[in-house]
Amino acid sequence: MKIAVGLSGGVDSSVAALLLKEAGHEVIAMFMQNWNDTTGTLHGDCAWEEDKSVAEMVAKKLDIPFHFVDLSDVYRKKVVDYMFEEYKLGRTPNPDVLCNREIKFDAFLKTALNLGADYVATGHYCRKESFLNEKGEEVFRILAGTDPNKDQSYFLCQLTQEQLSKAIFPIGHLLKSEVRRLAAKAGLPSADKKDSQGICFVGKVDLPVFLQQKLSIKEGVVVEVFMDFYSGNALSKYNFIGYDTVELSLLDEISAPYSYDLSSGRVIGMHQGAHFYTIGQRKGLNIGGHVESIFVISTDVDKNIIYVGEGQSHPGLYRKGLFINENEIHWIRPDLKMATGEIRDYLVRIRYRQPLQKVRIYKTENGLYIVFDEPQRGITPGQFAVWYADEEMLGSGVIS
RNA sequence: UGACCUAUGGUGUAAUGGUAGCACUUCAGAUUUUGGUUCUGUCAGUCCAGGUUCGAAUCCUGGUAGGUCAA
Repeated sequence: MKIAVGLSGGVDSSVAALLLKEAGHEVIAMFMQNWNDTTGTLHGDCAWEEDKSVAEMVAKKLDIPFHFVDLSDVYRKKVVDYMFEEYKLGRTPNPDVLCNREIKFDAFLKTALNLGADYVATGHYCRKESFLNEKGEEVFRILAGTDPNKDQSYFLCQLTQEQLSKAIFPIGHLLKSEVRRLAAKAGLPSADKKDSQGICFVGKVDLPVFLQQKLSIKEGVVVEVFMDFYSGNALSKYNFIGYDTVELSLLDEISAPYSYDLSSGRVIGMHQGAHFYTIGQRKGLNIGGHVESIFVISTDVDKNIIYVGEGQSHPGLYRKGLFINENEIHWIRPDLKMATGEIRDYLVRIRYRQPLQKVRIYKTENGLYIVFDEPQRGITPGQFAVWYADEEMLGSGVIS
């Protein structure tokens, strides 16, 4: 079996290659270059060149062939342009989810297959399993990584059965500490390399600066919304009921964001563009003088207004439910797809590393309503809600 | 134009005449393969000019600025 490993120069993909090699597979290393523009990036201009040389050293150490592929064009088109577009619309994208769907398990996968590989392996912390259905077809499952602290299944929430059929995750059953130890034991040059952070392949960026390449600065007002806005507000009362006591007729109301306007509060400052901010954000507002920090509770890119509230427990920060449009629902397990009218209890996370939350999901003809048992902080349009049954990731969708 | 009140880091506020402190913000680190969150650390101040006092943010005089009430 010939397996192409996406070797990034980090410790995880290095150990993935190591394990496959030790298992006796024919392994080839492939290093992707996806980004070479350092505009707006913080520290380290040409980080990828160093990563490449580490990856090359790892390949040499493991005695496997090393290939270099440049996917910058497709990355820019499928990931970076999507980012700009989403921010422009006032949503908060997740580039790394797209990077996996469009690059690692699409453009890169195809390149690998063209090089004669049967499978593609990555250093993600998640596990793949499969079983045969009654028709004798193989159905693939993604399970959370065994290391509870590193589970990266979330970033793979948009993969298809087709993509999964070609994927291998060699380190999903290991703890990070074990991966480090294996790397050290094998003498891999990446053993002590620091974990990567920030946008995958781009790195840590000063986001407002990065976005200013395409989005212009536009001064607008910051409006503080106070507690009294919520008293008597129908929405806030749902926060105190469990997910299993919701009436179907209330789903729309529960899952819709609060809507604010200038009369909802008081202008307390100015900002440089509503599209540079996201819900739940605390830093970068430049407004002091409050007893507690103020957080963004809503943005309006059309009117260019940012709404904020004081304190971690501000009601505007919490919502009981969310909605996913019919055309933005993705099932990793199409065989488990919900029919209109169906109701199921699952576990959901709305961001990477968030503990799974108890929910009840309602499928209607318009889309999917997710009602949480506990109100959730910072439900943000554009981000992905991902549903699980125990350890298995079943599907995902873009929050409206 | 008459009377009164107030003036402390970028912001909001503490300090019986005795080392100007806290919170927020900013910035920097740590955590995090998205945004964001969280944690730690840091910078920064007594409106101006005189006076009283061993010693003034504090008391006195004048100035400046803002506010309130009278008109």
